[in-house]
Amino acid sequence: MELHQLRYFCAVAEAGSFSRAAEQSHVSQPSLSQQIMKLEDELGARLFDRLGRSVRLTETGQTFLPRARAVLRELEAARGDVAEQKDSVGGTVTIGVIPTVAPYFLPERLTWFSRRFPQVRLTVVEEITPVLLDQVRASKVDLAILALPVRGHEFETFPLLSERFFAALPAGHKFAKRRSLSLKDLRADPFLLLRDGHCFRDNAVAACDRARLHPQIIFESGQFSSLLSMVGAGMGVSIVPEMAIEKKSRCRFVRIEDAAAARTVGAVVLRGRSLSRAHHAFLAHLHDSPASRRS
Amino acid sequence: MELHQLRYFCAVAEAGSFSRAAEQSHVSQPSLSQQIMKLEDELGARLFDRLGRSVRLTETGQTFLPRARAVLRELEAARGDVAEQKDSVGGTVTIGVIPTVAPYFLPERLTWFSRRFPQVRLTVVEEITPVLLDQVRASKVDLAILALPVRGHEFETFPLLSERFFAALPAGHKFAKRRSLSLKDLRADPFLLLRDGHCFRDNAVAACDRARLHPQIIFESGQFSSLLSMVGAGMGVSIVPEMAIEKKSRCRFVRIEDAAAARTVGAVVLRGRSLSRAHHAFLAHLHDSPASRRS
DNA sequence: TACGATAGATAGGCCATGCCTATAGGTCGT
DNA sequence: ACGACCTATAGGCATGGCCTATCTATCGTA
Repeated sequence: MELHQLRYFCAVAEAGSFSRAAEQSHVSQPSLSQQIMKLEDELGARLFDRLGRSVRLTETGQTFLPRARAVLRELEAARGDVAEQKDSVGGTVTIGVIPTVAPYFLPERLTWFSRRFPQVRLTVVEEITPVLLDQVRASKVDLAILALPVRGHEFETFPLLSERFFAALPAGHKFAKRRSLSLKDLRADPFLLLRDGHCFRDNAVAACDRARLHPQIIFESGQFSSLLSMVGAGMGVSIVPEMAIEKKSRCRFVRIEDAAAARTVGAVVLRGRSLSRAHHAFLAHLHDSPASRRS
Repeated sequence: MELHQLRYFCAVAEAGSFSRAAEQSHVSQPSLSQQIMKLEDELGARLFDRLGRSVRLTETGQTFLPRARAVLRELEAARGDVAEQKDSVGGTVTIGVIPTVAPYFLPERLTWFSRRFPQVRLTVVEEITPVLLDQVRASKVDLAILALPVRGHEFETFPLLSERFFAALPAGHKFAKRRSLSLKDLRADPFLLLRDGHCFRDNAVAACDRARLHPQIIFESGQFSSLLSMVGAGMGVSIVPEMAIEKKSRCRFVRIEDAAAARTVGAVVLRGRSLSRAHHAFLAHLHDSPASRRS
């Protein structure tokens, strides 16, 4: 049973004649007759009564007609669905983001994007890098925002912004008024750092390693705001990325000169995945959105 | 877009692999790949993400999958419908019957058939012969029961029974006790006959013509029972077919010897029409039903 | 890092089958 | 009885689906 057979069948049923149906279907009458006969053979039942002058549906044909139409209708619905989806920016975009980026980078971009494309449903998950990468691999998240670089050439990356690290110092710290400092300068200070697992902790530790600094870590937390309030209370110093600077906190922020004291935040997608228009739009907006001009 | 493409698409979606889908679909992997690609081309959208190890539906593919399945499901439903109808005696049979046969011949046969095939819905229309033949031509009635022969070789006829005509005489008529008579014997009697249009009137008049009898018609009616009660009242004589004899009436019925005083009742269908099993069953039962043994 | 294994894409040839034209057979109307 | 119309049949052509062989890329393993 083939689709063109169903189309021919419906055409004959509507036209009441093989010849006219053939004409309307843009095939020759014999071709159409053949296909109808083939269909009848396969079904094991006649669909039309060929009465000299006119052609009429048999009882079987009458029950078959609505079903054949249903098949063709479903087919058009399928085609239409795809076509519609193709030129509309809609659907769902699931974004993964690491905790050290999420609260600073995303909110304004999300609202900006949502205002621009209200038909797109946004979902955000906040996880540490290895979890996010697994979810990208499994297509559970479409796009992850995290610190570059990432290992594995199954990923495609798009750098979004680079930022330097800043030392967070208590107000009375001796370097609190400096415009910048070197990590070595903090050799004597106790450190407050993010908990293990956060990539920014690794970034910070790596930068210290480069500076031959082996900080004494007296406090670990999962979020910068905890660290900063402890620093503000004078417990020690910390390192934060530029986007995590809280002007209103009791800390002073001084730029760290070391070359390694910087990170690049970027988007990661699974290489080879086809991205919907919504995905592309979101990626583009990560660059374009007015919020990004702030950095 | 072709059905096998949809089948392949669903197979890949289920198997999660082109190779396995090809195996399950009993085609080679390149053939299947080709068809999927062709489908994607036609839709203008990728349906699968080919990621080295595995194959996953794109967003478009995900919306297309249920629609493709719906098409195939509808197709199976269509096929099943026809198959089911093929080996079941069901549906509707519409019977046409002339008034001079309807009340005598049909009732017992209808109930007998309905008891035997309760799934078949019977519809009966009572009309005079030319109307019935038109309706057979238009397939408004599937089968007509009327007096043979009929003109037109677009019809196929099945004789059911032959019956002789009887004279209906008042109880005191001089031939009332005879076993039989000739139409000529009624030369002096006033006649009561069916109204024009009824084929039995034509039968009766034709028989009279043959007998060189030109009866004086003093009453016409659309039904035998009216004629018979008038005859019973002594108004004149009438002619009725055997099946219309009412034993309980005040008339006497005497067989008419004339060769032309007989009719054949039969079934008529449109030549070339395919008859359902229900049609065939009904036709067969017109011969077989116990009621027919009465004649 | 290199290798074999696995999976999908590509190339090229074969053959089924759908389409065509021409024509036959049958019915209808004149 | 003839011409007009409609469907079925016959025979040839070509599109296109399927095949095998091969290529390429990725993955797991040595």
